[in-house]
Amino acid sequence: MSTPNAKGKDRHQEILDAAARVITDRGLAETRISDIAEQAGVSPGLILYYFESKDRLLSEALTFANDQFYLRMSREIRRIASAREQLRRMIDLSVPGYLPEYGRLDEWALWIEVWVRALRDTEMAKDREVLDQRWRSQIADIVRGGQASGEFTAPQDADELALRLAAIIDGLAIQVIMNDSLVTTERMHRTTMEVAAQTLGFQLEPAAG
Amino acid sequence: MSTPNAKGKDRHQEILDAAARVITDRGLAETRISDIAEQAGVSPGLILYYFESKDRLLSEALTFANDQFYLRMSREIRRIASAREQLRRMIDLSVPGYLPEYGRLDEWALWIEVWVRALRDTEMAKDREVLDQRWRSQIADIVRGGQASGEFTAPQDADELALRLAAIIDGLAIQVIMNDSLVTTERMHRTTMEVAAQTLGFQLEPAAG
DNA sequence: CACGCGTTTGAACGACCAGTCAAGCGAGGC
DNA sequence: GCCTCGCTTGACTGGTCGTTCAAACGCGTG
Repeated sequence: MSTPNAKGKDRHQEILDAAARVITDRGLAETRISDIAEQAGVSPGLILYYFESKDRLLSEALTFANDQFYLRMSREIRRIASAREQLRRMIDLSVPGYLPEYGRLDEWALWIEVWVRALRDTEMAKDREVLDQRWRSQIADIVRGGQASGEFTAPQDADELALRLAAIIDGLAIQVIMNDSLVTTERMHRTTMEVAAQTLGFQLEPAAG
Repeated sequence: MSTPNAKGKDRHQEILDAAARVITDRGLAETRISDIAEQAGVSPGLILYYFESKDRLLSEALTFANDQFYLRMSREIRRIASAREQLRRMIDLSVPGYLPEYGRLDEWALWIEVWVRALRDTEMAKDREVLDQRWRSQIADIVRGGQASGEFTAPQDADELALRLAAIIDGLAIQVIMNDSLVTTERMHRTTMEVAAQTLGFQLEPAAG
């Protein structure tokens, strides 16, 4: 709260953060500027002092939130040495509700909103592509690491394998956050691990307690 | 246009159909009652004579459209004898834009709208689960057929295998309709076929010309 | 202490749209 | 030919926001 610039930056982030929270629990369609203002503890007018329009704010908020998620995962992964353990951690973090300390809907619900929006909003479409490709590269890096260390025996191109893993995670996660009675959090985790083992070529150790 | 009942039924369907078309090309968020009326060639007032609210109409329209898609695929598949050919046909129909005679966005774009909506609308959530499970059963039936005939050698439970295939198709289809530069229609088709072959246990014949 | 300026407020405006309704229309029965 | 009744119209209403704006606020400076 010292210089105007720093203050401006704070507000900007605060608002994005508030917006992400509101979108997460009401959905894009039910998000009003006044909701965001309330969540941020400021007046509605201020929102449009920092953002040129509601539309741009919403797109930025979606990008921002997904960015946060990526960064968190990225930081965690980097601290793990074994490719197999990196992979396991990535899967743990990707399965909605698997780690109780993280929320359930949160990230994935926002992704679906991104998809819908990207169909018609060019800016959002560009951001989405960047986010998705970065996510797949991260998986590809893990795969390459495992191939180099001999932990994974699959001979195919790492980017191709990463695409397959990313796709199955997306597809299953959708069912889980939809609360499909046949696709539970636990089932998704098990299936994803098995598919990963088969796809990348490694032996699955028996599930932990 | 003879009896009132038949007329009523026609209108009902006509409106659902018009709604599905409008949603497909403008998106749920940008769909107005007047747009649907215009598309159907009737006055706005009539829409609410046949549906109790815009909300219910939209949900019904989404369900209706996805139902149509399912029925079309179901009919096609049933006429094919070999499980491998059934599978191939199912994949051809599922890859957005692969068969030029069908549209590109159409079905899948509607699915994403269903997902967003199902997160908050209980009715939609129920319909989605039915639609999704039916879709997975259809795949499971193909898998079971192939296992019985010996075309597929994978020993796992057909429902589990179907879930994996459905998930990877969903995950890839999203990227394709998002126009991701790295996930083209052709790549999705190739990848899906390869994954199917590996997952179900059959030999992939070299791609046709 | 007063001035200036970036920040913040919240009331007011105007556009948009779902849903209502009173009035017309037309086919079929009598 | 007229009456009925279900179908259809489109103007209107009420409410909901996004956005604007003039006024206030308060910090830092001179």
